[in-house]
Parts: sequence; structure tokens; C-alpha cells
Amino acid sequence: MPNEIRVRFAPSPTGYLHIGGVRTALYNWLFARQNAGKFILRIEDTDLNRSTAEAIRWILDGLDWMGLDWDEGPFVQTERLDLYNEHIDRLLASGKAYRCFCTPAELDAMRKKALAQNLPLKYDGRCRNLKEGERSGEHTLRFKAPQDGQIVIDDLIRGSVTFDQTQMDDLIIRRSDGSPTYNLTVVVDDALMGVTHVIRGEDHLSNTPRQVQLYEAFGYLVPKFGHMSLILGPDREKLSKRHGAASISEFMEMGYLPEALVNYLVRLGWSHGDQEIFSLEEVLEHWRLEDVGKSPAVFDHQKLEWLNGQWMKRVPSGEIARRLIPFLEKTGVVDQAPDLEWLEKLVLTLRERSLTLVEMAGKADFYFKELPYEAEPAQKFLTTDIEPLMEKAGEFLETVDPFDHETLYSKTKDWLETRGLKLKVLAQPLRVALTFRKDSPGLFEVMEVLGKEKTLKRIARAREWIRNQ
RNA sequence: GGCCCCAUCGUCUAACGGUUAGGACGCCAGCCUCUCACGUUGGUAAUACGGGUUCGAAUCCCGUUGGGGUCACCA
Repeated sequence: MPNEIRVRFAPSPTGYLHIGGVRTALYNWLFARQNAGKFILRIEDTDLNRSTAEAIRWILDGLDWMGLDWDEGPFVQTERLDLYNEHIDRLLASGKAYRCFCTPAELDAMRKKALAQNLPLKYDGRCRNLKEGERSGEHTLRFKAPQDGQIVIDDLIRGSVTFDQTQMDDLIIRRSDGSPTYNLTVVVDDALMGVTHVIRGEDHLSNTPRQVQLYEAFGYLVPKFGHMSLILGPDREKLSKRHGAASISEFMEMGYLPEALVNYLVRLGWSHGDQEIFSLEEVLEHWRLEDVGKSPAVFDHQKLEWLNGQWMKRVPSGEIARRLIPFLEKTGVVDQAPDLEWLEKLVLTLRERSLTLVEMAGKADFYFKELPYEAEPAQKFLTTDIEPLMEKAGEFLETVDPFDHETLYSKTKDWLETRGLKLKVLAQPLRVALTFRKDSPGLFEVMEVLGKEKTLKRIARAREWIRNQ
């Protein structure tokens, strides 16, 4: 399949999966799926000092959670070192690479000097034309970068971008410890894996011309590039940990839904009419890489939260119930796995008023166990005045059958009306009695989920509390 | 500092060169209501600046300003 579209996501396993990386993965995945292409996962771990197996796990888990499945890989670069060495040898043999004996200290001094004189920070190429044996010892390998002409990149998102080769320095392709560096490994891998479209963050744009030089040096076909704008923090700098949550695991822990995150991330720099809510299927149908905007976007937690609230109501309640369990366990109110069917009913009462799973779990506690009354509403609503009516209400509720919210609502209303009372007078006291606080789901929904027995028990407990005041 | 990218409400974004510059989040107010939410109605708020091109510019061109990215033996 020579015309097959092949894209890749190539994170380095040096920490949590950044939300910007998730967006990159998403765009690549979408592009592959829309074009019946292949989505390749590659782990770029050539920085031995910073890469960890744990981070690889986080990446895989994050993609899995987002529902982004890959077709090939994960390939791991440290397992492909022979390939890189072979390519480096080729450059050496054709005179396109050379040994550089400059020490880190020497290079650092060069940089400092250039900075002080306001000159471009560029390696001066002093080892470029060394005579055999002129210097020896520990050395790196540098690519002999072409020094004239221009490189024009026809970027899928940005349009035509031109770079002058004059200011491109000879980048290091092999460290003194013998390991290959990023710019070499990406090019070798992308070429060997047949990657046709490189979709990545704008922070890689200035790397692109150097990579193009390498493609040309190897005689490989240059892929198409698409550089997406970055996600910014409120201060308009690249989003990072210091702006708060920036990694996908944090969003998972905060009780966000992958549906909402996908929706939010895809709307950063892209739109389709006035539509705000997109399922993955809808995104697949409407999203186009070439419609993606060029300007960077500030990450807006509040809008994500709103979107998540929308998805809390859209994802099937049984599914929400299932995902809620770990969050309930974390709150410590549940000791054993709750019945899923019952949990789903509970979810139905809470989904309209919960922006995240964390919030929902927090609001669900009263369903599981009796809690101390919140001081202020207890004082205000659990009064000796109301106690007799609560007693009567308890007696009346015992007779209601079936014990579902519709029946409860209409019968309670009728019962109160025959006594010339409005629901309002009883609603808040009952709410405090049943939920121990002033805000809760609808009173009768609460009763239904609680069941007759617990409902009556809690009313009795409230009356006792009043009498003890 | 060199190179590169970017520029519409606070934020995310719409607007074949002709619109009262639209929508969404947020915020404010009203409505709905057993509380809180949800929902709903209305309000708030933007084309960075200066030159061109054109009958006509948010839109095309140039410049200025501002912001960002990148210049590692990181990726």
C-alpha cells in the first residue's frame, strides 16, 4: 500500500503525559482514522538519564484512557540503536559527518561569548576541517550541515515557512557516550517507518529544517509536516505544571471524563459552526487538519469543567456509575462494592449537579451512611415547631406505595394540601433529615434511592435530635 | 540577541472583501423551582496600532507594537 497515510505519536518517557502531548496524539489519531491510515506509537527514550519505565506505563495508560488506539508499536528507540549507528556510519563514510572534540566547557564558553556580544548562538565549526590526528580523545559526531540556500517547508497548518541554511549549525548526532541524539533518531525512524505526515507541536518547527537536511543527506523522501500551536497557561506561556494540572493523570484523578477532554482538546484551535459538544464520532466526521487554527490557545479550566458537566449528563448513567466507584472508594464512605443497579439510580439523581466524578462522589456520601447534620441548616430547619409535622409525615410516608419519586411527590403534595400546607414548609426540614445538609438532589428522588426503611429511620433520628436540643 | 511562528470580547472561537462583528465559557440580572444544580431569557465585553490596495478591509499587502517558540552531548 504505497499511498497509505502513516502518522505517529512519539513522546519521550520522562514524566507524566502532558496534556499538549495528548492533543498531539489525538490529532494524529484522528488524521489516521479519517484517512484509513496507520497510527504508530514510538517511545523516544534515547535520553537514558531521564527516561523511565514508569513513564512509559503512564503514556500507555493515558492513551488507553482517552480511547486512542495505535496500529503499530510501541517501538522503543533504545532497542533500535543498530539502525541509528548504521545511518551514522553512512554519513561518516560520505563525509557528511565529522568528529568534534570540543568539550562541554569549551562549547559553553563559546555560547557565553556569543551571548555577550549579541551574536547568534551557533557552533563555529572549528572541528569541521580538522586534519587527521590534530585532536584526539573523547568526541561527539556532528552533521555537516549545508550552509547555503534555503529550506522551505510547506506546513499543513502554517503554510509556507522559509529557513536560511546559513544559520544552521552542525548539530550533534552522536554523543560522546556513543548514543544517538533526537534529531537523528526521529529522521531515521520516521523514514524507516514510512511516516508520511509528521503532526506535532509548534515547538518542533525550528527543528524541522535540520531534520529536512538529514532526510536529504540520507536521500530519504521528506514527509509532510503539520505544526500545531501550543497550549498556553493563563500567563500565555507554554502550559506547564506550575499552571496547575498539566498532565493527563491529574485530569483522571480530578474526575474528568475522557469524552470531555477529547471534546475540549479538539475545540482548542478548531470549530464547526456554533457546535460546542462533539462526540468522538462527530469529531471524526467534521474535523479537518487543514481547518486547525494557527494561533496558540490558553487552557481554560472553567470551560473544561462546564464541558465535563455536559458529558456527565450524556454518558450513559450505568457507565458513569461504573466509573464512579473508584472515586467513592477514595472518599471512604463505601466499604464494599455497591450494587451497580442501585448506583445507577443514585447517579441519575446527582448527574445534573456534578461537574466531575470527584464532585459526584463527594455529594453521594449521605446515600451510604448517616452523617452529622450541618450545623447551620440543622439549627434553622430542625426545629421544635416542625417536629410534630415531621412525625405525621413519617407516618404518612410509611403508607406510600410504590415508594418511587413520582408517587411520593404527588401523594405528599396532596397530603400537605389537605392540611392547607405547601411543600415548601416541609421540604427543607426533610432534606436536612435525609441528607444532613441544605443542598441535595430532589427530595423524592432521594427517598426513592434511600428506600422506605432508611427514609423513615432518618426522619425518626432527626426528631430525636430535635428533642435533645 | 539571531531565526521562526502568532494577533477578533477576559478565555475558546465564527464571519466567499459588503453582517447591527455571531456563538460558547465566565460574570451580572430575570424566569423555572422542595434546596442546590440543570434549563431558559436578557445583559456585559473584541477586530492591537499605523500606512497602503479597493467603491468598500476584521478579512489582502507592508511596517510597528505585543506575545510565544527555539537556539543543549533534552526530546
